[in-house]
Amino acid sequence: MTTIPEKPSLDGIEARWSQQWDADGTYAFDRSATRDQVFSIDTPPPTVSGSLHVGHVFSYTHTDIIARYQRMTGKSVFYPIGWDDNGLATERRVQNFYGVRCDPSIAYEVGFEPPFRGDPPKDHRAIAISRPNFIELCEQLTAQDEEIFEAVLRQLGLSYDWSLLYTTIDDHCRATSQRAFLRNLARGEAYTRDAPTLWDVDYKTAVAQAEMEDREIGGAYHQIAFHRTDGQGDVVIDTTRPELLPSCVALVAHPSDARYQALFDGATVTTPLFGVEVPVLAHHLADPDKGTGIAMICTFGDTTDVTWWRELNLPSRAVVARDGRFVADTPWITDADGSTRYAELAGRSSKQAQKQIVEMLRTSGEMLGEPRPIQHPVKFYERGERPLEIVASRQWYIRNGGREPELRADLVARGDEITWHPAHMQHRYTNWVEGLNGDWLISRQRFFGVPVPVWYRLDADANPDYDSPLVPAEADLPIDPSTDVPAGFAAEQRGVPGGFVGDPDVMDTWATSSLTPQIAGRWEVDDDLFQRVFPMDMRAQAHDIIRTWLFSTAVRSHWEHGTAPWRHAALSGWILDPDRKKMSKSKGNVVTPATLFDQYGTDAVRYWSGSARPGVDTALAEDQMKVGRKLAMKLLNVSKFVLGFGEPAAGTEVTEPVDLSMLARLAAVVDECSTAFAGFDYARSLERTEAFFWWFCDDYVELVKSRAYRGTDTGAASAQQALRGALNTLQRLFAPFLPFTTEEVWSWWQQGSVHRAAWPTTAAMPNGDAALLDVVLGVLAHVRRAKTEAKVTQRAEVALVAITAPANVHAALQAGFADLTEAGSIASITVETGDEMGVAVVLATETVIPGDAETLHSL
RNA sequence: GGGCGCAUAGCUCAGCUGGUAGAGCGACACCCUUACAAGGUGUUGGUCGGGGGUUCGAGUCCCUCUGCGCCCACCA
Repeated sequence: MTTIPEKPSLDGIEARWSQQWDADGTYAFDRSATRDQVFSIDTPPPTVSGSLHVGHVFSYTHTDIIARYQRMTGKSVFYPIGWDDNGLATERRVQNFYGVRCDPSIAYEVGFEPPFRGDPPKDHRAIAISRPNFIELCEQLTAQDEEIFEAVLRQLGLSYDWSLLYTTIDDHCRATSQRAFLRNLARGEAYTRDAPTLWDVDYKTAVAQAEMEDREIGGAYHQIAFHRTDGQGDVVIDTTRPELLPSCVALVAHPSDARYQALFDGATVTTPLFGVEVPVLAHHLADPDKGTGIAMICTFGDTTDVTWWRELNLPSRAVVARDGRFVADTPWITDADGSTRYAELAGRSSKQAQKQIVEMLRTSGEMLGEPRPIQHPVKFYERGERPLEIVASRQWYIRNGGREPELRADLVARGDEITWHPAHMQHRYTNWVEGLNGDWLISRQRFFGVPVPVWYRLDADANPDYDSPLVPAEADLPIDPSTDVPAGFAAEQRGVPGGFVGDPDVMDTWATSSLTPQIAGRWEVDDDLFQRVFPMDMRAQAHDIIRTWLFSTAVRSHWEHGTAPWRHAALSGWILDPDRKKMSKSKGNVVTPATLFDQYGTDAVRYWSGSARPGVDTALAEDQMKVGRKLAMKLLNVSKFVLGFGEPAAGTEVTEPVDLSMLARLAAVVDECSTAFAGFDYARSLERTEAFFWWFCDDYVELVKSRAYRGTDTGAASAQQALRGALNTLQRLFAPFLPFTTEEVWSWWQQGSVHRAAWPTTAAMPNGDAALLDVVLGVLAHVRRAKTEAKVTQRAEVALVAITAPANVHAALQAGFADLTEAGSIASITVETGDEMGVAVVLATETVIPGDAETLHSL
């Protein structure tokens, strides 16, 4: 037992106790525990591409609160953390930080030094470096960022078992990710296909449906005339993308549209400017009310074009290349003028090409009127800067129900195996799964990621055989097909006819992070561990990534294990600006976690997080943190006060009805908190504990402190024992929320960590009359009010308190008389029987004038 | 267009299975009271978004309208 400080303080307790917990292994997972004694948590590995913000602090605290509660109930808590460092986010950060870009065609340079380390000047043009050099920089920078992340999360007091740390690019994660992929491949759940895909022209990679978002941007309708080949005039269409005119493959109208009926019998038109002959077709997706009711189909302007192209068996005439620029070769344009015109477009970006085409149309007179500007939603990659294009390319997919109704239904049903907190979050999951319109595209044409672990045989003409990829043995994972060689081949055979070639792509980050339960549980590496933690008890995450992380994890678990990955999903809300708008970036940069920790203390910030209901979007409220700090300070001070009485003699019992009443109320709180926590409603537990705590400090302690001071008689001992019992329970009830403060005060009088102490139960708590204190303290409130209204100190003497009360509460009042007289400095108390409760207070300093209502304070 | 959530005191929110409106913050007044002045005591403040219904009784259940937010779809 350490000594109680003269002036208790919160300063420095974070560093002190973090260090102690680390040294003691306070949060180490005990893997000897059987599955039913384990509580396993699947935590979000934060993306290491910037800094942790207040939103992380918020949601990570919620998980930690539950972890700490579970640990105190005796569970062995499996609570790992990882860093999500692979992927595009890291690449982008590396590019910006060092002023470089990756060019796989460049050779490795030994001892390469980047031109900058942070903040390259704005006019700096990124220098091209080899893929291995680029990956080295990624590894350097993420290692550096991860140290900062770890420091912040430790300061936040998250009770991770740091020995379980993983990073999504490390060997174990790459092996796990590749193993899961190969299993998917072997069972036919992963497949490769050459097809139109959403494509970001800046990052030059395919992206998945889940990573796409709409943005409202400016555009314009252009009315353009196509010419009927039968000489019967023009067909006018409306388009926002006139630059795709050279890739037009058909016109389309609704089958029932009377205006175009005559054209459905095999009529053809020629495209303006380029003179390409295309058919006029009917399809139900054409909307008669849009534009002129007839549209041009291009390969590809949008996803509807893809549908039309597929369902109407149209040719492919792509003009936008993977870098977003117009291709050079357009063999389908045979018209001489058309070819000349197109030659001017080759190599241009979409935007430039549009400008030029519009100019050409004006000149040729084939545009009717001027463009009509509109604002319309356009699809963007969520991290991208230019609209997505649709480009045909070979990609890897994992079946996720987007193309198979039965599978979709199975995955929706997996949602029923999970208990959602709050329950309505399941709708978002169901809604997303039912709205899928394609399989999960997992390959990315990027560099810092887990390689797709396959090779392809090359035929005599060096064409890859994509239908039967060569796969590595699981024991050899992780592999990199660009440097490793498939079994049965020699390194010299790479890229030569009859030899092999490695798949050039990496998998998307989600393809790895969808395996966090398998990664953390060391699936197929440590079967004993995996059996003890999987399926996990709980997944914690924010609700905005239900469609990505939560769903993709469910897909992988469905295929590999035939089960939902967890029993509970706990969804946190978002952090909003104090004005309740979504937290802006600039704001987030100002209010960093470190600033808040320094200003209010970690426990105060955790208090704010812990008071937010699960799943509820919450405003950043610094005044709540002030309240949290006040609470922590109060806990220090009241602990000091109670412990200052010293330890009562062995065998001391709580005997006074007033003390038993307080304990009875506390018991009710304990039960409520336990029930709330069992339902993952940590916020209710905090609220109840806090409400009791302030009542305890302000009312109960004030009522009994004089008696407790008295020393060693039965009444004093009863008060001291009750105070200590309540304090012990309160420190444990607060422990999940205020881990540093509670550990500090616990250390003043207890052995071991409060975070390893048992969660309070009511079994051994004495029975008392909870209502008794309501009556007694009701009287005290009147006395206080009288003094306040008389503008005298609360220590002022009271000559008489005359109580009128129903007979059935007289006993309760009597039980409190002794404490009341001392707490209120009351000379005399009288009780009369009456139907209603009434309290009259006569201050000693007042001259009592009979009939003077001013001095009587009644109910 | 489909789905979900929210609407309670000036502000932030609680009010779980229907039983006479709650907390904190703020504001105001008072008190240097020996655990705590980064404290304490008290006061003020709401026809629970509008309308209708069920019920002895509705903030709470049902219908409807309005406003706000989020997700999804559409986006020639």
